Amino acid sequence: MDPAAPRAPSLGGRRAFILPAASPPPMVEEESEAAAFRPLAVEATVLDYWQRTGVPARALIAPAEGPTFRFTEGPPTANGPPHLGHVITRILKDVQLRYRRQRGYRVVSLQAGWDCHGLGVEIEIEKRHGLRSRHDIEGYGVERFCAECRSDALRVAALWEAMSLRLGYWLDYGHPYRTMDAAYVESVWWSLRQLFDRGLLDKGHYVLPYCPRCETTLSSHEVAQGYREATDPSVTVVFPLEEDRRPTRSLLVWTTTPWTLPANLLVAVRSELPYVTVRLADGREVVVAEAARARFVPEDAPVVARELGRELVGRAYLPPFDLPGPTPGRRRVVADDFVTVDEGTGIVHVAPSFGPDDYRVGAREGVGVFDPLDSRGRFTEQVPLVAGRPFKAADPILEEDLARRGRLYRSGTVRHTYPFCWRCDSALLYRAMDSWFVRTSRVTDRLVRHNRSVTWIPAHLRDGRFGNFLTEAKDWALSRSRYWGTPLPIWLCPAGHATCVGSFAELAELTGTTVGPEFDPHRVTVDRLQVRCRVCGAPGRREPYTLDAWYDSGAAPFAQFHYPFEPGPFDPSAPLDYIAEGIDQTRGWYYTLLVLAATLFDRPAYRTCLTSGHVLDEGGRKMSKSRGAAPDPSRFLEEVGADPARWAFLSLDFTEGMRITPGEAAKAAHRTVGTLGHVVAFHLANAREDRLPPVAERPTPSGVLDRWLLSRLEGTRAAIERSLEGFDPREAAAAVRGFVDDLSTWYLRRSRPRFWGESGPEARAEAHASLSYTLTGFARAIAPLLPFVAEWTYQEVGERRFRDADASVHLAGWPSALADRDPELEQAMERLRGWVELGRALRQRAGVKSRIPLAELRLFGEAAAPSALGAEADRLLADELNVRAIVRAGPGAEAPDDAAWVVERRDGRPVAALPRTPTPELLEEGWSRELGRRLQQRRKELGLRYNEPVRVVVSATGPLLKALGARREALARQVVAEPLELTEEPLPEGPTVRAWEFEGVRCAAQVIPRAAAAAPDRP
RNA sequence: GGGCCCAUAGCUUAGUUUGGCUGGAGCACCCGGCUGAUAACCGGGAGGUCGUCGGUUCAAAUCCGACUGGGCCCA
Repeated sequence: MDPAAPRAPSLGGRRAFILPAASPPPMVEEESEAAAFRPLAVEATVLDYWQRTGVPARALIAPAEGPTFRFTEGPPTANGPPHLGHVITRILKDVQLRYRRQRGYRVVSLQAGWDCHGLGVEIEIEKRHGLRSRHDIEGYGVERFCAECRSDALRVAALWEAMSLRLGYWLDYGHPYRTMDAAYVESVWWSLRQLFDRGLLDKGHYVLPYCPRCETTLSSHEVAQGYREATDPSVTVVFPLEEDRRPTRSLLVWTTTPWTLPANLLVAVRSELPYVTVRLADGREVVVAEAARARFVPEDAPVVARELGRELVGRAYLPPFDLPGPTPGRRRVVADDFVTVDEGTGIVHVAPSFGPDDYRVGAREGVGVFDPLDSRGRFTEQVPLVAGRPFKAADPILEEDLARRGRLYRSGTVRHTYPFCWRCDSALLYRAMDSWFVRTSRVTDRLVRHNRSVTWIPAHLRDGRFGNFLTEAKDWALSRSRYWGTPLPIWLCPAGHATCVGSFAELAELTGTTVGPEFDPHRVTVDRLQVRCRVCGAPGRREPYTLDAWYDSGAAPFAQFHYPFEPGPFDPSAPLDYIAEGIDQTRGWYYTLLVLAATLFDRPAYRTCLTSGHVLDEGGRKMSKSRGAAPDPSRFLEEVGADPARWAFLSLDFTEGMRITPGEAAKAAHRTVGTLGHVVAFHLANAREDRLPPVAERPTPSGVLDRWLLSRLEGTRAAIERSLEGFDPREAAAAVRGFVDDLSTWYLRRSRPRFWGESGPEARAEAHASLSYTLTGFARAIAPLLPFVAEWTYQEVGERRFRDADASVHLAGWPSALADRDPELEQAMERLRGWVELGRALRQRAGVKSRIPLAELRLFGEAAAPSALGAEADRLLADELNVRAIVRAGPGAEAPDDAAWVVERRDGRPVAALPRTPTPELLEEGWSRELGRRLQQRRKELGLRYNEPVRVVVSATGPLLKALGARREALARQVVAEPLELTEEPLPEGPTVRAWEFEGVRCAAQVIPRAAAAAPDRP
């Protein structure tokens, strides 16, 4: 492979897309069916189009010109399939990347990436073969084991890829970077050599978190991921003082880890703290810090002595277990400031091998360490009582032994947070171990300084959670005693000199071998090599460690390009412009990126960091595999669709914890995504019916509704642009929601007569042009957010027919101004809609349904003032409220007589007035409309096409009959009745007959579909 | 023990940066209307101690302090 050669992006091999299994066939059967919007069917059509024509690969090709936008995909750990919590960050990444691509940025890089190394992958393979220890793995064969790790990482990556594609997250999945690839490893080695040469990488012996199952140390940021509530023993033990002036006196010592007692080498007190000796009922005497007395001894037990901690120092005591350890015999009391009285007795048992403070104190006092556990955390023969038992399992046995010997003072349990292995869930222990460290504590100031220049979303993370963590940064324990990882490229010669190898060429040189293209830089291969010491020339052995996999991913921005071994777009001086991940990465990738950027390049790693909260389960708790309730995102996507899922997440405040279920997601999405889809479907039905061509040129309509729509469209486009320029899509989502609402519930509702041609062909053409232009423009502006619906709209409305890649909305670029804004017009429309609400409220108070026309709505004062909408304002208002006229009263005019009118007053002055009753003629028209509506309802129930003729018989009497007679022709036309018969005779009861009563008059009607042979078109 | 975030109607939430109209909206509920795109839509109703307490102010959901509850992180 020659990674420097230009290569076409691709979305991967086998199955680039997964088509929804149980959804309707992609293409609509006939044109009239397009009137329905079904998200899953639309997405199937769009996925098929993308796959057929290669749209995504085209969209991913970086333009030759154009500003650079730096991005790196945070590589998912390939040890398990994605869960719902991973969906949100992939949406957030995709939205921003689509936007930048549409704007013509050269995005560096759109490579997919997979974090292939590490314990997580190893554990999967161990489970598969029932391997329970490192010994088992070595028996199984390290080479075979690693080969399986490699193929499993690829298997899992494929699952992620499929989910991502279904979601519409476009990356170059065909050329991913993988942390296990030789080129990647070489870049990692290069970086380690840099750190080594700067003295930031060295070996130490420290107390570290250790997983007895994985048989390796962990880093503090790994431990941070595994704290959990747990129940542990809470025991108080007596340590008898030897040769004391009070012969029966004992020290009281409290611990939650009885298993560490065999390793006890010292006891620590605090010098300046007062201690008391009290006599118990049975005559024994115990020493305890005065401040802890109430918690440990009965209130009435008399105090027989008082002394300060320093007076106890140097006293000898009998250890809890008399073992032939490295320092048998006497133990003594020492003083140290780490002792507190917050929970214990103020007298602390010190086991130097099992605690950081213990280790420090033990080293100072020169007592060494005593670690009676093997690498799997089991007791060795050094403690015969519990030999062979896992450390925690020894607790009850040790406790029982103490009790038998009268050393147990009190026993119980305590609930507290305790660290567990974040990968395999075993209880961790702290123990003194050898490890290689990145000395991050020496560069804290750099980490803090560079972090200050990062734009965090949400902003509080900078100085809050993340900033705080940086100031406390501890040295990074980098090495793991494992198999499947980047081998630590450090060799020790017999004299103890360390040689760090920074490239394959150097490795060849120092080993005297050749490193060919087939070289696989993993344990089995590398462990065989002997490297000549750079200092003394003696052959050395490799330090048998692999790297913390978080180091691999932190190296991604440069290692993905095989920097510095190949030319590429990586610029050591340029941070990434944008990354987006979940909040858990503050201790993971965010941190390791920053550490490597600061130590290698002395700059921040990223300029903007968008962070999502956790996806929570229905109980509002963090989703986790262990709790079981982590929905499969692929199923979720099939259930609700990708765009609805995207919309559901984008509508939430994703910076906080998010509770989401498929049902709620679909509901949340329907309001906007569904409504938009139906508007498009409505438009298509009209356009096809009337054979109106799509409109791509900006129209210049005269009508206020159209001018208003275009102004709103541009406002929405600008809001999306502003929002995405600022990397935070929340404002964009709100703007889209508002626009779709206006489009559907005001523009379309008020424009319907025009679309039906009731206002003449010119008005229809104007409305069509406005809506056609608006929908295609809007499709381009929402393409980053809703790539499927945008594509479908763009194709369908623009009559592009899903034919070729050139026609894709995702190649159409970002729209510049779509129209001129007219804020005055938008405000006037806002006010007008206010008067509509007022008019409706008046109708309600008058008790006159909207169907029955009223003579006029009279407006006063401000409401009567001329509007920027001009004369059309009155028509909109009159139509919406079904009144014959809008009458604007002059200044200072009074409202008409209250008996015949309902009047809305504000501050005592009239605003609007409506007659209480219709005129007889208007009432009759209302009846006719009512009947028309009910007949239409019947037609709908019978499932008739809108133009299918029927025979209608209406039975009515008196004034109703007369009124209907006068309007018979219009009514017949309305309901496509051929003929419409009126009769005074009552109709017989039957399944085709419906009887109604409205406004005190009775009426019945029968609707009979005519033979199928009837004319297909409207007369 | 420490840090960060959150708390508004049964549920989801806008408003909090920069104090100021009667705290908006959606879902669900009740009443009514409308309906040849829509699981729609429109009007009205009911539902809020804006977590609690205190402070600042002419004025606090908004600013300050304490507390309670929840989430996440650290020890």
